Amino acid sequence: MYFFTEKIQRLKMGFPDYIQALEEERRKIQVFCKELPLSLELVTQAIEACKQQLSGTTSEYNLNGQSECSERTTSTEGPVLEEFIPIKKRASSPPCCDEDDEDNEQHSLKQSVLNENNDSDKRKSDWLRSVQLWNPDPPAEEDATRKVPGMELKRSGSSGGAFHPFHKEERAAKATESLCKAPSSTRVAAASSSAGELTPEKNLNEGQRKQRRCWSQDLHKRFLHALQQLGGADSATPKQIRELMNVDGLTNDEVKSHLQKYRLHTRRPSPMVHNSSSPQAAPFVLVGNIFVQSPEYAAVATSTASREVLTVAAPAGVYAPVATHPTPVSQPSADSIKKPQFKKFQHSEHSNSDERAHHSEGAVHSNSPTSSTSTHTSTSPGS
DNA sequence: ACATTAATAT
DNA sequence: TATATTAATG
Repeated sequence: MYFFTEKIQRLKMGFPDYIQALEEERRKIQVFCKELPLSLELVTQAIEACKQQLSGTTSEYNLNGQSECSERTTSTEGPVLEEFIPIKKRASSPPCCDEDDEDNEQHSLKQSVLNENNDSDKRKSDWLRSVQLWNPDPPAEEDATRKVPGMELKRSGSSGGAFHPFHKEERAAKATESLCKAPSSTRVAAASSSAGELTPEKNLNEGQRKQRRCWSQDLHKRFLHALQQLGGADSATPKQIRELMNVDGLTNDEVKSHLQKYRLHTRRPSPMVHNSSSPQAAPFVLVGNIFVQSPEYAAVATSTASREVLTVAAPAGVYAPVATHPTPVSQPSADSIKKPQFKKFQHSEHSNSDERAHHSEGAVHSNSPTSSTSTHTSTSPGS
């Protein structure tokens, strides 16, 4: 979360306040203690650490002498992962996992900081921002204006317009339906009962193009969650995702499309970076005076299966990549998910563009270690 | 039948 | 330009 703003925090608010902030953070996380056990732990420890500094010897909190920005989140090597697990992005929406939704007043602060050395981050947030575009009022607790996305934009805003949901006087018949449902409750509850209102509204007017599906934050969140459970965008299939999301109106195509976009954006946000020297890129962050695996990273890492994780060589060896296993979050039933078998990338071989640009690393593609997939042949297409 | 990619529309 | 939808292809 705000790990890398930590310094700033300390500077600007001072320990006491910082601690307070931490505590608040902890409260927020507490809700997700099941899913973010580590985070909770981290924050707690951080608090302790700070307190100690405060009370006793201000001894050494200066362990960061060397590293500055840990925001190098985007490294060439960790393509997708860090990519989407923006540890901050808070500015707009927390797409990463369903767990983070604490936003604070630090925005501006972060903003400025980020601006300094984060372009890649910008990119990330970029398209995410768009996502939130659909639903500009997500966690806003109050704000009763829970507008139904059916007709608000009518305002001829003209300006950024970017997208008009369904303006135009098309066939107004369009039942606003649940295309964009307000994220009233991020709970998965709705999902629980598949029998609930699974109304497959076969709306009439099937002549024209489908109404654009707006990917609200909630929706996207679910998307990510599902993705996570399925072990990453590369191994998840639209269908599976859809099932996991358990959103009634959602169609396969829509998920597919979204997935496409997601992959597109995650794949190569920016050709730059490089940073191979500083370990910052590593999934470990410094909290208080201990090193830990970044929660966000962990969150994804665990689910995404190791694959890319194992490549991180711990500098000191102190903290080895704990390839902790996928924390069994709450799998649907283990029935719909089928082992992610790595897909063969089928790039276009022709190309004259980048392509071999990144092989880098030498090393290892170790694909396999994880799990015991082994013989798994999935025969039985049944066809 | 399903998944991925490309094209197209908004 | 970016994102969603539709078509095409593996």
